[in-house]
Amino acid sequence: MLKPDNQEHTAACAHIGRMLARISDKWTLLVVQVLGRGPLRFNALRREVGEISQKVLASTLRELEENGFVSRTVTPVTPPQVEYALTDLGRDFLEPVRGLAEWVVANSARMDAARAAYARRRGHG
Amino acid sequence: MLKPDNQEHTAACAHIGRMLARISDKWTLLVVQVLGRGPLRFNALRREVGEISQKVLASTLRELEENGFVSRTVTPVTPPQVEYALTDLGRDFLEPVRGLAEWVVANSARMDAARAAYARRRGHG
DNA sequence: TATCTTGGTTTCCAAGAGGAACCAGCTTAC
DNA sequence: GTAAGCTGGTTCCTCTTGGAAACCAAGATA
Repeated sequence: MLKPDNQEHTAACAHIGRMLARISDKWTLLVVQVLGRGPLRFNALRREVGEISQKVLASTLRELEENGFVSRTVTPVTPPQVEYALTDLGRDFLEPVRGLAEWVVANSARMDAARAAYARRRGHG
Repeated sequence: MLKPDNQEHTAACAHIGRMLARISDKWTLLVVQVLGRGPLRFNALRREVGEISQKVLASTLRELEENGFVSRTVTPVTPPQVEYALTDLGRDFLEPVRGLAEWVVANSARMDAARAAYARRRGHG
């Protein structure tokens, strides 16, 4: 049994944890970031994202739709046309995501250096 | 074959993607966020993070160490004592991660509302 | 002697991710 | 007229990953 203070603290952290877990799987952040450049159709999005499989892109998009980050607009022409775009919530979310992406771009050299140093330590450790 | 412009563009995105993928698994961001409050030993960290298994926490920490975000300090006493702490790089990384966490805290109501709306649409759709 | 501690690793099983094939509904090519 | 191809998926199968639980060393404690 935890003290009330700790309980509150832990509950808040668990909440952050759940939300963070909901958005930080392998592809979600990347998809949000790509859609931040503009709406895209399924296969165009897939090409932009890179090596994602259809199945995983579909489920990632469904989850993003469920969380209210992206909208899915079907135009019943032939061939079918399904456009994915960020919602207001998704665009707001883009701000911290871009912060993350920019940090990654700015610091990838440091990350690579750290990996190299680790490999050296491990290599002749 | 892509045009040079696109190739450059795609290469940069792939790079962001790789880096983003490296840090955005289920637990990494959360562990970084928790360690941002101060160094912790393995089991203390595990209790703070919540429902993570030992195996996954161990591998998450190894990867964070590999990327240069956390340091691992072993004190050879008995029982063994292993302290994990953010490095300079990890502390720098904390800034965008906190941005994300704060956004999540500030907008969790909107996320929940979107989920509820989606469930309603699906419920009697 | 038996048990508890710490920080893991190993084992086993279920869940998830990925590749490939398939599908519908229409268009184009041969 | 029939075969192939486009779209946006779904289904099937496999392989990797995640999680629970057991095990481990090396001492402290009872």
